[in-house]
Amino acid sequence: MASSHGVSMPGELIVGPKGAQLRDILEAYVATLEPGSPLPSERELAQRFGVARMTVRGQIDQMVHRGLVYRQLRRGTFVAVPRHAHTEELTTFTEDMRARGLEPGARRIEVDELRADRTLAARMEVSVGNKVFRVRRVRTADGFPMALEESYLPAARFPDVTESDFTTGSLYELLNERYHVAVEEADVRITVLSLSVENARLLETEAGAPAFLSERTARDRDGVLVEFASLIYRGDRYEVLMHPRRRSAEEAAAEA
Amino acid sequence: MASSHGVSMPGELIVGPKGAQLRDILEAYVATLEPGSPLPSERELAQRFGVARMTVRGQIDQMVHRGLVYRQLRRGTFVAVPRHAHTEELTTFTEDMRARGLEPGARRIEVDELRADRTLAARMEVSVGNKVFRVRRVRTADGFPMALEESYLPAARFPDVTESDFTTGSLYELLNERYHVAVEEADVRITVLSLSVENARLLETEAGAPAFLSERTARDRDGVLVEFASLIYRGDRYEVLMHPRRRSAEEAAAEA
DNA sequence: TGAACAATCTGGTCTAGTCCAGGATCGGGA
DNA sequence: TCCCGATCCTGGACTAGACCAGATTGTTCA
Repeated sequence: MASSHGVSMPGELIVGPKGAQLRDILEAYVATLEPGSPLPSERELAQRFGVARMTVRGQIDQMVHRGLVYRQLRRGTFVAVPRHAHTEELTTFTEDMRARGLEPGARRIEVDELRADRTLAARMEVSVGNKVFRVRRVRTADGFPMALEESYLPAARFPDVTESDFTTGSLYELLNERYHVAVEEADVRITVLSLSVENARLLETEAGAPAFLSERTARDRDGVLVEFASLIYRGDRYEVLMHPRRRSAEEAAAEA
Repeated sequence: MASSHGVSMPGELIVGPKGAQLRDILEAYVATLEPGSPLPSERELAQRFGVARMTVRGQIDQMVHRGLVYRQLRRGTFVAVPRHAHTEELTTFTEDMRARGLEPGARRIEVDELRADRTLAARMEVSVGNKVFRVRRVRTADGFPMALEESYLPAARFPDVTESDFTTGSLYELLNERYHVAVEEADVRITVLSLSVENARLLETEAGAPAFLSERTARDRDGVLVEFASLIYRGDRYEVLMHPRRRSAEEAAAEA
């Protein structure tokens, strides 16, 4: 990496491919710059780091794909406004918070067992009268309330789940480890609402503040319902990210 | 390749760089294959189409990024299962409303031209001082206000777009028909807010009512920014639907 | 002072190779 | 028949150049 005259530093850390090293350097550098700032030209980077220009380009290509920088033809390469990673991916609250560098947690409000009435039975896709567990929690990040969660689980599938702690880890992790049930996909419906006095108190914010209401139906890979959950997120601490794509002509035709 | 003298006959087959031609060929070919089918090796494609292997690689890189194919180290390149078949599809307001059986419309509030300051330039991925068009509209369904839209377009790419009507059709349809620019993907960030007095008036509802704020950065298939838009949706008339899926172990491994 | 021009610089595209290490395959030999 | 090793093949990484056309910039001249 050092130069073509081979002044390699003995005792240095184990290093990977040149490109990967360069990428690490560039990403660290870009992180220190304001959006819109120019990067050094490809030729200059190539010379400075003793690699071919194509190697530099390859790494910048990746950074462009990942939305860190953008190019302007014949002008240069510039730092982009941070774009959020893609999101059609099903993540749990626990994962979300960890990804943000926050420590996820939960306060247990109530755990009980219901008999499904017509409405609940339909929603849970079980028979009327079947047992359903309900877990109500306040989800926290670094101890601060982020969301109010009401989770319903079909009791037949998760015997004795009410004995669990519910204050530490992810519910999905629990279901996976203890019952070997993995959530594979979900349908989510998100609306907005103004917080009631009671919910505002639990979320430690003001009544009337705008919030997200997210209703989620989670299924395993056989399409069997695993959970129905209703979550109220503090509007000032949450956002929804999507990365929709245009359906191609072929896909549209295939569906028709 | 293209004639070195600029005049191209109308109706004549327009050919671009070798890579782009190759990509079109490969995409058409991939569309005929079942998921999991192998592509010819990079070396074979290079030879067959008379280009360097690096040229082939560059195009396959793009297809990998767009999720059409995936690579397996030392095994080959394979057709991917269509990724977005069951996830979010990028639809326009116009399409959304028509799908609900409502007649979409728009009321023009303001159309003007700005010079990009640092913030706007970075967000629009243009140079400071470049012209940016701003279109502000109230989007309606069957004549009732649904959303407040503020759309920014890079002026260089859409000359004289301000002369358009903006009260009837979809903005994307306009861009497509008049400038042959097609939006392929977008990053969307959705938050909640309480309507200001002014915005409530425009949306014909009450100040303080909860609403969605959706910020969208739309790009064409080359990843070049086409539009930045900020939309405020009436919370009582809108909802967001998602169908997230768990990322499979293979996908996670492929990314690493 | 200001406009015109030329030199320089930039990203975009492409070439024709090289070396690497592990997957796939096929022919022998036990 | 079955295992093993040699050989071929694949994608991954990289090189050291090339040419293009437009953006930028510095200089010159009116």
